[in-house]
Amino acid sequence: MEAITIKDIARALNISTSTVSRALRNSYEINPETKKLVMEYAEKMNYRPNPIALSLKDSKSKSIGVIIPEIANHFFSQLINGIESIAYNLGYHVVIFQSHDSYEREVANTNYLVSRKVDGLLVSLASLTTNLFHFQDLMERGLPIVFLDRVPKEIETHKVVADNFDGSYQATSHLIQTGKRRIAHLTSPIYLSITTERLAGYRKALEDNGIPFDESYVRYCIYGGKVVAENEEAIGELLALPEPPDAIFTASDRLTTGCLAVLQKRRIKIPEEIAIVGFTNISVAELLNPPLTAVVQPALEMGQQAVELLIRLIEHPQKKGDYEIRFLQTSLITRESSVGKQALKT
Amino acid sequence: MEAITIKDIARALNISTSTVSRALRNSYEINPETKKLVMEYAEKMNYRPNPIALSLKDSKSKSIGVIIPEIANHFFSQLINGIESIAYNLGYHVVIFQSHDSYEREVANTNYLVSRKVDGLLVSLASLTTNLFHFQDLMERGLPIVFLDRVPKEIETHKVVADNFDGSYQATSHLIQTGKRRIAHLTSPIYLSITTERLAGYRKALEDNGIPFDESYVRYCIYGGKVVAENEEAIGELLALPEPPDAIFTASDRLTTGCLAVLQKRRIKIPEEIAIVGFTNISVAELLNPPLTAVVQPALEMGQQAVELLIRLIEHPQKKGDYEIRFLQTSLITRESSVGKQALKT
DNA sequence: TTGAAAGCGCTAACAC
DNA sequence: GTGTTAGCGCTTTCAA
Repeated sequence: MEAITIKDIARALNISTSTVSRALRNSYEINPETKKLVMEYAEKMNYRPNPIALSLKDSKSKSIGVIIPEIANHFFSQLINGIESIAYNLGYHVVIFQSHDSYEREVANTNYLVSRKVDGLLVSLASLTTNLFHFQDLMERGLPIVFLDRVPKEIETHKVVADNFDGSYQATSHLIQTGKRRIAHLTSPIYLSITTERLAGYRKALEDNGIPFDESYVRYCIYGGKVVAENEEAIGELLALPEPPDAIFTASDRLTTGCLAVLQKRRIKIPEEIAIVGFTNISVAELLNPPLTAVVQPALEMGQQAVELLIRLIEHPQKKGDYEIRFLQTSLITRESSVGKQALKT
Repeated sequence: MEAITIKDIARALNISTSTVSRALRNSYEINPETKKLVMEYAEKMNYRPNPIALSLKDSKSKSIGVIIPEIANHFFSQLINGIESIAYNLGYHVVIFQSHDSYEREVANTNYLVSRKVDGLLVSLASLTTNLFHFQDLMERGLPIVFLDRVPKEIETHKVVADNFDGSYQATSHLIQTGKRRIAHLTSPIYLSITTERLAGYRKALEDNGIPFDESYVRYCIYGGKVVAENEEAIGELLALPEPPDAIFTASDRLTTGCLAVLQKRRIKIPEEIAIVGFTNISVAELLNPPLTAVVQPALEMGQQAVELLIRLIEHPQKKGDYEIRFLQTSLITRESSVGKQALKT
């Protein structure tokens, strides 16, 4: 009842295993008759090569590892869908691991995937990762890695990111155009690429519109809003400012929903008292109360392009230094949380 | 720069590979000195055994395969978190695959995982799966499988499910208590266990309250609401009934959000004209417009219990027929979509 | 055109 | 206590 092997076929047909192997992999020098015989028998017995043996043999596995902060987040699960769809078509399997934003788990996952002989790695950095040696080391040893979304400045390889600067710039400009002036920014830890890029876009939009950048309107949430208290505290501080904000631009899913929850609890009217724009791919933005204005990333495409780059790297190793960074456009979807029902109708 | 092997250690220390192996795996008969030597050198060289070789050797991989319909769904991603947390602690790795509710992909994923020598399988059935041979076959060959959430009647093994009947019963009773009488049920394909269980609870609640069950109030969505048109059509049909429903009980995330979107589009007042209760773990139920009354499943615990059962099965193969089915309680969280703001305040 | 043999990394039965 | 050897499934020289 065990899986059939090349050996079984050889024995049954009274030929050698190497002949069977050649027949199966369509080698050039082989008697068509023998080949036919083998193929038919293999088909009949439903033979499947053992991928473990193959991996052991040549350290290739036709699989790629994905390391992301978490799955329970629409942006990342869309990313995965994009990754899977392409990988599947190109004959690669995808193995997913979550770092839960922990540096240790990111390292552990990386090691495991490497020992499992994945052919390449797709990574979105954990928010607590500052040391990149585990990736640098692998790259030097020749393992293809492509980063996406949360990418390291220090490592040279293909990268796929949303145009975070522009997305932020648009969101902030939009708030300014609707008459807001004291725009706060609730964001993730500062050492993430997405944080600095989004912050820069926010800042530039303010300055382009003659509003001075004020650091006290910016709050960094080290847990990215995953800890409720953190959200409450940050927003509490903002509201306690001498001139509390009249708008909040939130930088992630969790920060956005957390912010909405806190404002709702405090019975603050959105957008009249405080307008909200979120940098988020949350699926039900339309159904929220109020419907949420959002900067949406093309997560699916990001995933697709990243695997394509990775697989290209795997199959055609290229000279160093010839890497590309792809910026994908975000889109601002305007809803009531920033402009109100009345304004939206006109 | 390649990974160091047992052979390298043997050569360096001028001993045999088997001695190294013994030292490393703490075998009984070995000279403490030799052992120390080996251990230190291995440590120094950062030796890591090659799991591929181990798998090839004894067809064990210390990893378990998970096959679920999709990741981009809060219920399933919470399930995965539960699974991962426990598996990680017990030294197992988790490999996740999505069936996208397709029978073919479920079979393909299963085959792949098996060929990769996972030690066991955790499965939530695709909605389009009716033939279970791929699982039955594996079980007969001795592969441990535990089903969760969407489970097959025909296969005897451990199963972990929410108490779907009771959850539905509660939801429906709740709607009846708030004065609704024409309660529709929007649900998934009929051959899923969750569908029949939830339908039964709904039906029983109606009958216990003297309301006759009316098949025309039940709509089965073959794509589970993933296709927007399907939702719209189903709800359109319900609204076109001579006596349109005054409440809708929706059986899944997608069906719930889809239903809300359609009602909102048609400017139907919730809950005054139609009340909504969803069987859903959606994370932002509180923030929806209106806040959503939901039957919530203990997804995390379900995942945890399922892996525990699976790993127990892997490590202590047991006699057939001694399987358990665990029912975990759901909780009904009442919000405005079923009772309205006024009623909720009192 | 085919077969024999070695090797990928590791373990274990069997010698010594 | 340690070394030798075979074998997990497969590919690939090297010979014939």
